[in-house]
Amino acid sequence: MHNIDTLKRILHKENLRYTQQRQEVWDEICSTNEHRDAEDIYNSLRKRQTNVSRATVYRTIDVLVKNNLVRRLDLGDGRSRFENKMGIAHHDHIVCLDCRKIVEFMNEEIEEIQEQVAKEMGFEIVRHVHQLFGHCLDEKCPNK
Amino acid sequence: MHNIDTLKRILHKENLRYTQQRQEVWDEICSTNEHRDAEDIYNSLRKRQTNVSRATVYRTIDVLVKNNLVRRLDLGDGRSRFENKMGIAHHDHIVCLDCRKIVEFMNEEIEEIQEQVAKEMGFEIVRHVHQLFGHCLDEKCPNK
DNA sequence: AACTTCTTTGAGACTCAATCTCAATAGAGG
DNA sequence: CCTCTATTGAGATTGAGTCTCAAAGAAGTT
Repeated sequence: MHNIDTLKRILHKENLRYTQQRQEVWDEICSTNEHRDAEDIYNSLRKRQTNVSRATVYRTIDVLVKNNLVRRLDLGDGRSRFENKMGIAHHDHIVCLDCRKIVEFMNEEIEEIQEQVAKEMGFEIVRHVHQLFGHCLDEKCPNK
Repeated sequence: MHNIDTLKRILHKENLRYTQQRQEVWDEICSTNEHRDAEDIYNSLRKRQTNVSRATVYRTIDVLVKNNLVRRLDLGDGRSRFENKMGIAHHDHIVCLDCRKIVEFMNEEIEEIQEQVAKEMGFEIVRHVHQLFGHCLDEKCPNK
């Protein structure tokens, strides 16, 4: 699995040791494209008999986020969600207020204007947060 | 002060009573255009001998936010900031990662595209969060 | 393989913003 | 000014996330 090398590479770069627990957390995060919080990831690990402590889950995620393998998503509900970022193109999110579904979007034009606006206001952008909240028109969604 | 009427109106609408404490909190929020957190607002009240409990500050802010007199700003650092919204045009924020300065921006084109994008993806937008984080080019800012 | 050094781990204590509890206080209409 | 409720305040509680520290483990070194 090339994920082992990816992890080893960044741990080495950060002068951190390669451990079973860190590999488990990284594997777990790579296993889906959902947007899960730390507790979800911790529970998924336990469900498959892999005991990694909560503290280690948080600590490992921090390393992964810092090294751009994982993206932290803050939807304003008090807990961070995480998504695997390996080979994933940049995108932002639309969230359904009814069914909490999270959909990804990306618009090159917005990206450009936003860059332009920041420049005009004397800023050099490092990162941005762009989230749309509303109601999806899905039949299966409640409130329909 | 017409702010008294504004507050009375929404309290009445919500079947809540007009109280001295609620007025104090609303006055305090109206007194500046800074982006302060609940603790800042609580402390400002105490500094001018107005004792309103933390619980009441939080509870009152919730009512004000719900009724669009105040806007909640979540910059991802674990505490909400608030800004008076009375007669203030819609805008989003640029935050300097060095000096934490918060500047407002608004771009009609982005607003339109974003609406369009959501529509295409089968969503009806209710609200959005658009924040740019970067470095300002201000001389007085650290890291220059 | 055994030794050494230094990092990591896990369990639970702790933090901090925000919320909840509940007895005491106070609006507001009669 | 009385009654009926809503509100308030002090402090307890919650919950995500961080910290502590002794025990376990990685990775060189011999």
